[in-house]
Amino acid sequence: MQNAEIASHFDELADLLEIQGANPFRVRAYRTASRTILDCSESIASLADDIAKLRELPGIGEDLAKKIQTLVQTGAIPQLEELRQQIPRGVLEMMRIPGLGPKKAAVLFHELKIHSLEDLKKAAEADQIAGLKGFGKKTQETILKGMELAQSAAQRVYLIDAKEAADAVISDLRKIEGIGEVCAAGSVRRRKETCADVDILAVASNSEAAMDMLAKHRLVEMVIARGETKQSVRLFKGLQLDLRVVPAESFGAALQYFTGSKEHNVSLRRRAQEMGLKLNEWGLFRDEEMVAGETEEEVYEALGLAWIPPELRENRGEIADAEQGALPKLIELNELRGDLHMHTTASDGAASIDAMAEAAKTRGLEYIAITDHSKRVSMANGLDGPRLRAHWKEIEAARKRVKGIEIFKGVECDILEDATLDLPDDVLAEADWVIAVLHYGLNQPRDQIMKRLISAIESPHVDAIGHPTGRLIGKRKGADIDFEVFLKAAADHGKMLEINAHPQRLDLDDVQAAAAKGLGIPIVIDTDAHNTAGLEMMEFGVYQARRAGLTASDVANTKSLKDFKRLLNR
DNA sequence: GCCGTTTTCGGCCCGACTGTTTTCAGTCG
Repeated sequence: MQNAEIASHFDELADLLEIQGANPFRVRAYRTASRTILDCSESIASLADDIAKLRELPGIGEDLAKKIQTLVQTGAIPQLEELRQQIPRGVLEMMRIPGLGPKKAAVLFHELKIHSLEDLKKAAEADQIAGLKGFGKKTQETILKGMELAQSAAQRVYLIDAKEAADAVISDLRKIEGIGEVCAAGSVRRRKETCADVDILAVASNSEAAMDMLAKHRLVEMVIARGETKQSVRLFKGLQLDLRVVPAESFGAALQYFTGSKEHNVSLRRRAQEMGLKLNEWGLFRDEEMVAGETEEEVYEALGLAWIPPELRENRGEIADAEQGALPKLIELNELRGDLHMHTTASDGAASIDAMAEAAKTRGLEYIAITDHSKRVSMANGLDGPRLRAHWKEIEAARKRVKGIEIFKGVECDILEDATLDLPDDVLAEADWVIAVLHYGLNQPRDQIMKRLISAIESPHVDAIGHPTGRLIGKRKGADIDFEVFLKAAADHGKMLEINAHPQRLDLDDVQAAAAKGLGIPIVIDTDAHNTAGLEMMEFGVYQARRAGLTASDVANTKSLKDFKRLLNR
């Protein structure tokens, strides 16, 4: 059982307990546990035999450790099964309607015996809800309006889409008279791979003007709520955007506060409390006196901490590191000198070798690898041995035309379902760079997936494993990989692992890449570009690397051409 | 349900906004 599956059991348990009206701190304990499990780079299932090991995890005590053990061993948690019997699935779905939380959902369930969104709609239309205690006409209307949203399932959008919306609104806010600092906060600023909403912070002498601009913005479908300091609007795909106007002296505190994550902030506020201080979005206070607030740096400093890059603010140990001055110097986009995964018209790319090389050069890169598909990917016009050799001849010719950038003769070679490679050894031996990948049979059982990955890692011709899990965020689960075994094999055989920068892949993810770093495995960040514009996606791979705590020295394609060639040892 | 250099009980982060209320609970982030 994978960590995500274990975590989701505890999340559901928390939801159900909340509806039941359980002690909120108990509910929180379940959510914290879920989060810990999700963030853990080790397989929780493999620890499940050892209660003491489980209890070493933060937020996991005697009770939760036993529940994890029971879940792994039997596939179920009796307490959860019981709660599922008592509270129908539809009651949880009601909580997806904005404005309906656990308390109101519970009232609807108990008082009106509402079991599903369908029941709820009928009751609202029959005017049965407005009369309930704590409900009124407005709530009834909110429910009807929110119905569609709940049915279309609260969806997160890719970082690239959220960031684009944020950048558009920010640039329009900057045009307003009297506007000061403007900045994205929240998950967009933390560069999380998907975002549920967009947070924007602004300092403005005329907050009305800023609020008006947003209300009428071309991206805005409706205004959800509007107060003096805060406005919430809905954009495309149900994406919510919150604009907050704050005083200049509180900007840093507000930026810190609204950047999150929630878990990071809880830890930080607890730390403040222990120091006899109070931290909120208005500033850091000792009694009534404001100690810090204008900049984030001074807020962290007043708490005895170095400024923490937003990408690390997930409460995964960054606060302790900041205290000890042990934060990593995170990699930056301009430190990359190569891009080792891209396609051309030889397979399913849209641009020529020359065009890709020129575009990469324009972006300041010193070397690239052209890695078209191998023959198994027939849909993408994948290359067999003879075609690949001919393609490499083309690359050699292109080298003479495009000066000032090294072009490696590469290939993205499929690892076939039977654990063999898609191209013969004598062909692969002639490559400068081989990136091996899973494309097909991602649903094979773990044993076979591992056999495939290990055999690729053991091949002397393979340099790196590309987009290792094969996941597509929000669309396709990745292969079932035993990461401990996988990473150890990569480390033992000196193979590199990729962070694929495509906004829907970002594979390895942050937790996996951090684990790889821990074993000293060199990471390559590649765009997997299929046209020249695709090279622009590199930034998203860098964000994921930063979230993993990677520095330039952890990433092989920050090396100079000479040093990278030495690393390849070909 | 977790946790401990104020320890094994009694805490557990904080404020804005909304709607339904005459002082606050619920929801949200």
